Amino acid sequence: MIRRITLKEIANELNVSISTVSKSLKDSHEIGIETRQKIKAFAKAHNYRPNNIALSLKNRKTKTIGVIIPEIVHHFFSIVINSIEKFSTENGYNVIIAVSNESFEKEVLNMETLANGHIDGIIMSIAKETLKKQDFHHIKETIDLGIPVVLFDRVINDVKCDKVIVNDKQAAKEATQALIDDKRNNILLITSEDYVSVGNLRTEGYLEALKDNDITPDSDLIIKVKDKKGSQLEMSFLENELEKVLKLKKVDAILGVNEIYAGSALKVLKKNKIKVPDQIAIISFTDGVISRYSSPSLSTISQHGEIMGERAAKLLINKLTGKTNSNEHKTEIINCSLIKRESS
Amino acid sequence: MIRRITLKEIANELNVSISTVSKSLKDSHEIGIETRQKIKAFAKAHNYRPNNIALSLKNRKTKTIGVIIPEIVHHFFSIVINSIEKFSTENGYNVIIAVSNESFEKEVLNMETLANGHIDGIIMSIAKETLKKQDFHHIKETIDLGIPVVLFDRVINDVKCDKVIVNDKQAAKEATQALIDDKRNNILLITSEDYVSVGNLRTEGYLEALKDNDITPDSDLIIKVKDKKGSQLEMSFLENELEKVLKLKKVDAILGVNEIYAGSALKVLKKNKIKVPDQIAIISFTDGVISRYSSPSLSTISQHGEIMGERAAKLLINKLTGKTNSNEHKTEIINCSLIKRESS
DNA sequence: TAAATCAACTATAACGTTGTAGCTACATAA
DNA sequence: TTATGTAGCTACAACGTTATAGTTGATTTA
Repeated sequence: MIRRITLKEIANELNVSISTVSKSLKDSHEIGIETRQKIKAFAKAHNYRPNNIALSLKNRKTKTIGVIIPEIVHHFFSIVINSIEKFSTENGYNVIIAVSNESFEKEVLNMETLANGHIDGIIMSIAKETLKKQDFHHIKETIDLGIPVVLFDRVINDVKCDKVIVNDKQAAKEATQALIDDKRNNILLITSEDYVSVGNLRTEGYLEALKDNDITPDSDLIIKVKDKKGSQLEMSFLENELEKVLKLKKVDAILGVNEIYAGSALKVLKKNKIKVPDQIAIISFTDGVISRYSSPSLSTISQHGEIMGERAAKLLINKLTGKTNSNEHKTEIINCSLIKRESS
Repeated sequence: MIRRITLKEIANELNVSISTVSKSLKDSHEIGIETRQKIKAFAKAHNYRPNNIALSLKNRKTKTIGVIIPEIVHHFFSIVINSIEKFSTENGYNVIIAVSNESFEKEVLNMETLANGHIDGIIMSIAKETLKKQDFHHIKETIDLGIPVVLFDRVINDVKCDKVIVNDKQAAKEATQALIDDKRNNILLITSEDYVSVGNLRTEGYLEALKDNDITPDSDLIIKVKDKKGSQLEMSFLENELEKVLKLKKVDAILGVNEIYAGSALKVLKKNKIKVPDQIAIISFTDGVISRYSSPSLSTISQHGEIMGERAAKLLINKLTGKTNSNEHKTEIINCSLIKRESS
């Protein structure tokens, strides 16, 4: 085991001062060219690397970004992380990941750990439980400490920071309209519980499209999937509800606010020998792997996770490097796009 | 913006020395109980938090683990990360993520950044390109610096460190045997190129099962999917090859070394109106979301990513905390299990 | 020839901690 | 009375770095 050499050790070896070594390695003209070269050669030979922790302490900068997400085994979030990681690395930043698991408590804990630790700023998407509780003190406190925060996808209004969101409402409206244009007026919506901001917005878009076309919304045609920790329960709830509705009501289209819901719905339809898209068309949010590999493949609304991640990282890094003023806050809106596949 | 208070500031405010503050907050009996309480109260009121970077510098420990993976938008790897993150957090460690994108160069770069930076140890799965090149100097150098490394899934022999692998060969053999037991003797294998260790082992298992049952392997029945950066090309290659084989040869079962291959194969079979599993059965590796939501759902061999992640993290943390000797290296083998679904 | 200039370096403080050693005033023991 | 002990504190060094402010000794300038 070879411990990393330090400036001090180089200084001792070459009988110069630490300052001389530091300056030589920075190619300072204060130091004579011969000494400089000797020191640089020695440092190279001994594979000198500056100690980043010491630098962090001195500069009060860690060059690291913390990311807090509700889940990691999730197509959309993993795309966003990937994109954050890519953009950050390109700009000399590392990425620390923390997962809240949709839990308020864990989110607060994560936030505190990150805020006391090795990060310069935070990118996050808020946990469902936090949205339900409406308690955002941890986010505000972090911002008060001068740590910039960027929220993405699941955001809230009453926090002063940069945000990246998707035009959820509009996208849901357009998808619903596309179904209506296809002469489908009995559109079932599968959505999440009300406190989830994005689910809510998508529901609004759906309702607005119905209204525009003078279709009276039928509350039986809106399934709000109850959150259960442990997705098995959640899914069997959805499947039961869906089967119930299919027996009671005429349904000729389904809009799912995510691909898990849509994928599960597809399974139920198949089990009941209902033809997709002939009898029932499906459009879902989240352009993930389920949509692509199911059959028929699902038409989806892509939230462009890559763009979201990149924008979020860019907003944060601009704050960190002082390119943007720390009191001005932007909200970037990314346009979803409908990807037509076999299910509609 | 309220900057975090430091020991020095507390000391100045209360007219005591920094040492007194430090000791009081650690409840040292060297300091009188009154002073101690006064200081603790003050610190609490001002929400004092020790500066972790200063501590890292002093203790030469960052309490952070670096993870280098080939991809993050990938069911198996995201499960493993999730599990690493969970176990690490529970044990007081943060997790930094770096993605190699299957590239040797990026892997080396990631490794260097991590090794110079804010981490105590590394957990990694090796990039395909690195496996192809057989150049592992970066891993060895990191270990030489005294930074413990744990390899998982894609590992190599000639590096002295802890490893966590899956009994790939045995699992492939058993899956093949299951297909043979189901009276299917014309089993098509879809695998990756030879240098990918796990693909190789799975191919070996397949061949061994054939041999055990006196079936002569047919090289036409082995498709080696060429790696192309950008998976579209990769998939259309696979689809073309598969259609070719289906025309030429009798095939009554398919074994895929991952669920993307199997999922793509399923699509081709459907397109050609071949019934699964009646005409062709499918078993795949990677128990991901594709397998569950495709129809018919795919029988898969689960690699138990959760267990892998946890084991890897445990091995690393044991090294970091000195619970295990730094010169002794374990290789843990996790047993895969075959999950039967509709495709076989 | 004394003062100013300059090249080439060194010393010091600081970032925020902690552990060890040291100091002071007072109480106790011999 | 003098040594010993001890409670309660402080000083200092160190972790590895860098920026600022010195310190030399030699050379140039008036």
